[in-house]
Amino acid sequence: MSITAPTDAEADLLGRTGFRLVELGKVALTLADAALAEYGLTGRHLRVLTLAAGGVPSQQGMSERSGIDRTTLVAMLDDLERHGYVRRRRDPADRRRHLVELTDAGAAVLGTAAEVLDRVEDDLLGPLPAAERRRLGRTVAKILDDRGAGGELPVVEC
Amino acid sequence: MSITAPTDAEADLLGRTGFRLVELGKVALTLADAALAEYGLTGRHLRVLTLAAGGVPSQQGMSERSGIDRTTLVAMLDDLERHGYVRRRRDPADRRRHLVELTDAGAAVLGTAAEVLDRVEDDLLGPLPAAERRRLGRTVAKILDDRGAGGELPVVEC
DNA sequence: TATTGTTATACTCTATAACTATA
DNA sequence: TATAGTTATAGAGTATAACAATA
Repeated sequence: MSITAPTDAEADLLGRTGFRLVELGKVALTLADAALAEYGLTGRHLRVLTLAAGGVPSQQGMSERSGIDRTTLVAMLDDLERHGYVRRRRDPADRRRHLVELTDAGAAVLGTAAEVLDRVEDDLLGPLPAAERRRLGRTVAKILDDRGAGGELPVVEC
Repeated sequence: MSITAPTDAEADLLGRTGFRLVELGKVALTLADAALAEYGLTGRHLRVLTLAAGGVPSQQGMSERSGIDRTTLVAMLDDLERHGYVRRRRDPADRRRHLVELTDAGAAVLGTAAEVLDRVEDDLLGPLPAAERRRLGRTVAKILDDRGAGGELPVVEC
């Protein structure tokens, strides 16, 4: 038994590395979403935007690669298109498909978002000594790589 | 500018420590929820259960301490009560209030849950060298403590 | 017949407002 | 009048099923 008495149950839970990792993930996402909001983006939108930039053309392909449901993608691409970040065109070679193309504004906002995320990460991890911060990055990458098939795609979703 | 070309945007995002921390948090929660499911619990239920065990008696108090909305708490306590883990009693001193008491079954499941979470954490972090695993725990705790007011309560919610 | 994108629908989670009973 | 718990309702976010166009 890992806890000594019921009254210590709260401290036991809150003190767990696993619990703290969940907390930290939420904080990281909350900070990122808040910082990206002024550009009409969330972390999830940004993920989709990088897919459009990375040369995954069809919506089906983007869905398979990211794990985001293809019906969910429709609304997200609507958002991105409304902000002028992407453009949908019928694929002349297969008129069922949409080619999702990054606009100039989309490319620009990707650069901006990278800077925004740099600042968010500095805010979150800046207080750490540089060596500890690098070590954290390596450790976290290692844990995820151990689990993921190829380590390239997200383990859960998005 | 942090990215060299639009086509590298995906690798840039996925390779960020911030992004990986979000991923890792999701993985940790997914594993915990899956392992706890057989006891009718989620991580969030477990958080509420530890509050009942920790001597926070009224639902209002539990809400304030955990950041979980008091209306959300109602349904969660219904779940816990249905599983026989807690019992609600009118406070004789203030008949508006409910005293939320841990049952024997609730105390038992808390012990079991602690073991379950130990296993989940071993599954997730076991592949790391012991020293690196300890260091990760300390680093993550430090980051959260730097942000939280007292460091005792969750920074975001639950 | 299968695939792509879309829409309609439903389900989960959470939050807001309103209600009751007590103080 | 204020507070504790509850219920009703609505809003995100996401998933499932059905549909139209195309292969």
